[in-house]
Amino acid sequence: MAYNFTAIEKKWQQYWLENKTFAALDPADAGGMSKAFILDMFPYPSGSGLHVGHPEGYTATDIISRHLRMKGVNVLHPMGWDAFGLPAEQYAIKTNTHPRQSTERNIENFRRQIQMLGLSYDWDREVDTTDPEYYRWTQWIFLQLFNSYFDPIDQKAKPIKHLLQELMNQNLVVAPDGSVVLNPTQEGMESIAGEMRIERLWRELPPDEQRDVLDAQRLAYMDEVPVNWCPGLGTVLSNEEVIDGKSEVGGFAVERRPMRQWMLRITAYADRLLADLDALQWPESLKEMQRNWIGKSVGAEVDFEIDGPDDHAVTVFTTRPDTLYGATYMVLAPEHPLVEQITTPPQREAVESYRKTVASRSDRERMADGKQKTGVFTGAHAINPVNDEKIPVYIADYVLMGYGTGAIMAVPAHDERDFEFAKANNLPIRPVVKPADGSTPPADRAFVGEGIAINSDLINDLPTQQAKEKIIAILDGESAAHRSVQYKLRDWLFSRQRYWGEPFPILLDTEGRAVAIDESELPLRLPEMADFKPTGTPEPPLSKALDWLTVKRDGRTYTRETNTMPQWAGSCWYYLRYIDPHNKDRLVDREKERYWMPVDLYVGGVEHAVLHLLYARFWHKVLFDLGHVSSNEPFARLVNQGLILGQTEYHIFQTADGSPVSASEVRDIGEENTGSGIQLIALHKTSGEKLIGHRLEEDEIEKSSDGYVLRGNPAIRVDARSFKMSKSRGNVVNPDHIVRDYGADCFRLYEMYMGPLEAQKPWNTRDIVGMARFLNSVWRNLVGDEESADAPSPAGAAVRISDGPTPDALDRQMHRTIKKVGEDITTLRFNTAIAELIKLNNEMGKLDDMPRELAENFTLLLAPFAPHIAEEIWQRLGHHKSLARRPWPTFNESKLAESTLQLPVQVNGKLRDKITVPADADQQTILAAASESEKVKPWLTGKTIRKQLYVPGKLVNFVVG
RNA sequence: GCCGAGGUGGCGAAAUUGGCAGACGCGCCGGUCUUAGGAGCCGGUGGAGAAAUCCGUAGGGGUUCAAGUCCCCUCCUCGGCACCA
Repeated sequence: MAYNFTAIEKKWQQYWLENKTFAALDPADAGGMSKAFILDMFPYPSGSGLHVGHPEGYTATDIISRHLRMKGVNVLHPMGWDAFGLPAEQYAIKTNTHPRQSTERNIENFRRQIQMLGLSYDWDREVDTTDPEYYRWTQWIFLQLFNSYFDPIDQKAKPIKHLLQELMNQNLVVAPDGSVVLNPTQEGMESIAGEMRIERLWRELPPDEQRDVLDAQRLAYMDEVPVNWCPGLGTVLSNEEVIDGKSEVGGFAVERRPMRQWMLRITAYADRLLADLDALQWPESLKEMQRNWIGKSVGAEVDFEIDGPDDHAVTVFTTRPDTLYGATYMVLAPEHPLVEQITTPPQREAVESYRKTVASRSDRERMADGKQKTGVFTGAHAINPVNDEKIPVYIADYVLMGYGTGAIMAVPAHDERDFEFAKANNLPIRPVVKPADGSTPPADRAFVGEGIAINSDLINDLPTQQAKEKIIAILDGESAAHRSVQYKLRDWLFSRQRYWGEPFPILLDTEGRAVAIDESELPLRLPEMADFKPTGTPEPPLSKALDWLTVKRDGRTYTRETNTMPQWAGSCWYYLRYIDPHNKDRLVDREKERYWMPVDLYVGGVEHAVLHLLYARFWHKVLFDLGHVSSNEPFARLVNQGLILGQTEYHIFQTADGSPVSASEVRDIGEENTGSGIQLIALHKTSGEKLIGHRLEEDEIEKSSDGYVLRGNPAIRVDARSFKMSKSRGNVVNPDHIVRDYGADCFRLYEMYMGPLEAQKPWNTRDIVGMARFLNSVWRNLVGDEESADAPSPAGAAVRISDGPTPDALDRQMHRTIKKVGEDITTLRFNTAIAELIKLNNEMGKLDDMPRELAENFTLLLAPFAPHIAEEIWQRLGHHKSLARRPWPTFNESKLAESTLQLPVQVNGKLRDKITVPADADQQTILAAASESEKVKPWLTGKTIRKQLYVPGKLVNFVVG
């Protein structure tokens, strides 16, 4: 009979909650215990509830946490809700409820679902990003950003007051473009006689300009920038939230338009965000994604004079200054400000019309064109500083205003894009680098590799690296070039035109300049609004909260900032709040922060690689610079759990007239959303005809030598694959149903047994029964065959426990299992740990009565994986308290090995027999026994034994010839 | 195109430093118990072959007494980036 998991699981979940079994100790109470901060990426509580992907990571960290507690570690394992933001708000609008109501309801549901899994969270530390007591600190951190600037010399954030001081005491001055620079006269670089000082001293600036200069230096600043406006969502999005020109949430179209928005100066941290990745224990692929996103390129900026009476010059950025002699033309981004001034009258019309065309095209259209390079001649010529050659200046949309200087020198011989443009416009292609190995590069494309400089006068015969150095040095001497580093990373667009987010703690004066509200006024609460829907224009919904909007202060009138913060704000620092969730005075107590940080293990999905994880690292570094936290990086070790896919599906492809096409004749398989659902589509490999996929049942297919084929028609290969779970595909598995049918312990075991945590793997409900059988067998072996756990049996009464010794072989297996399970938990290999427990249980089932030591150790080993049944058995073994902090079993080194060895015997590397020898037999004995084996002998007779190998404990191999 | 990860039975997957390929689970086959089994228990299960034996870790080559594991080439799948100069 199956054990009653429903009753047992409810009983222990209640026990854990009531007894606060998993409360983490504050450092003052922890004594000499070591600590572990085990963190899950907290979910946003969507309306559709938990999904089987969530519990995968949660169960993994739960096993780790339970194991560590049993090892005497003080474990901080919290859970909370990332409840602001678009998904929650979209759901609220769709269901026509106030986001607060739907958020509360969704949180209730998520909490219920998470608690039904028996996860060992310290629920007294639950955080909710939409709680004013939480977001007051999100706003507080924003004020820190607003009141700080980045000091480029020390490479760190400092209070803006410090900058003001440096300006007032004239260490710093204001450059003509409004930027702040070192005072040249303070640097010992007295200005040359007769040359006018172009920088201005702070006191020379009018008050309004002083404010503008200071505001432009803040880590949180307002700027008019081209943003990703998403009409479908009624808000702007950050670069990180736009995938292939569409919004990550909802997949709506995104257009570029200039808007005045809050920006966070993450670019100042680009170098540190990049450099500090190296020391982190994160998956290499994820670090690589962050590196790519930051996109550091080292090169040079080179000035090209424009030929003509005016004094124009264009600065280009290049990573290959060694190819300067190969520059045969120049390209400016169509939006480049100099285009206007250098275009010659005859070309004006063509240039204007091209600029218009470009402006009207979306990024998506530009991308769709792929390699088709377009552009027009401006009529102007630039002078190459290395050889005074005049080269034509073009504008083309393959050069982006947002990267580098918005202008390039084009070297078609050594750059693919320049090559294509040159081909299309009949421009000269001049090779200036030859391959170092003497080979001839193909003529039909650019040679982009490094090599040896040729046709390059001053740098001829130099290898690429040296050529770069030398040419920069020469041009630097003439003030025509300097070393330069560029990043792909852009500043973080931080405004959203939505209701459900943190309000900015900012007032705007009549000129639109920002004034921070005082810390004592935090939290600035979201106004209650009946109509919180987007306005459909860039005007945020908060602009409709008229009695909230206007503030009078010191006789002046201010307007509140009506944008709200993006979803990522609350999740940038939530891990810190768990440490000290109820602190009214600080975001986190200093001593507690020092004790718990950094996070020892952080588990979550890879989808946050360049969003949450980059943003959170940035905020953490700012807080670190300003002295609010003690660690430079928040997450020491990070693991991505693999996606759980839906059950494997089989499809047959058909042409429009219904005839089947073998999957081997098909290319470009993709998905298409027809109104009625998602359909698999593909193209015919040879004809290019569009094919439609049709779902097949398992009894319609059969396995052939290579892959699945249509039953009865083996010529037709069938496509077999697993898809991401999604509502529109209808392959979502609801954890509620699995827990109802099999119990939480079984569900947890199945999720961990599917495969390695980090691998992507298909769900298969049919496989769950294996774990159910295992748990039932454990129950039978340790408790007995009674009907159920309903009747409160006296502790110990039903258990078939003996005080006799464990049989030797089983005792040894137990010690090996203790070792293996402990190691596997530490290395996150839960699947093999469970396999080991199953093996031990299978052996235990053969016993007539159960030795107590074995029973207890097994129960403790099982506990992190299946905690409810383990607690119940533990109690029935006669214990009165939870096993949550019982010592983890230890193994005895001397018990790990068997007393006899079974050794394979090979002849010329092929297995011929296995012999059994005492574990302590010496080499001579073993080789003798091996050569005596009846199965081995025939392979040796008549041959000379050239070599006898014995790998201790592993195998014997005779090499004969 | 570039970067990263991967390819092992019918399926999910195991396999320290190169050392018995396929642990463990599902499924399947046979047996047993049963009024019954979608429960339990016992046994079998990579392929071919009556057997001896041979063949097997995407494909091809190499190193080695010995290769899933190391080296070279090719193919395929998944993920990320994608005019970033």
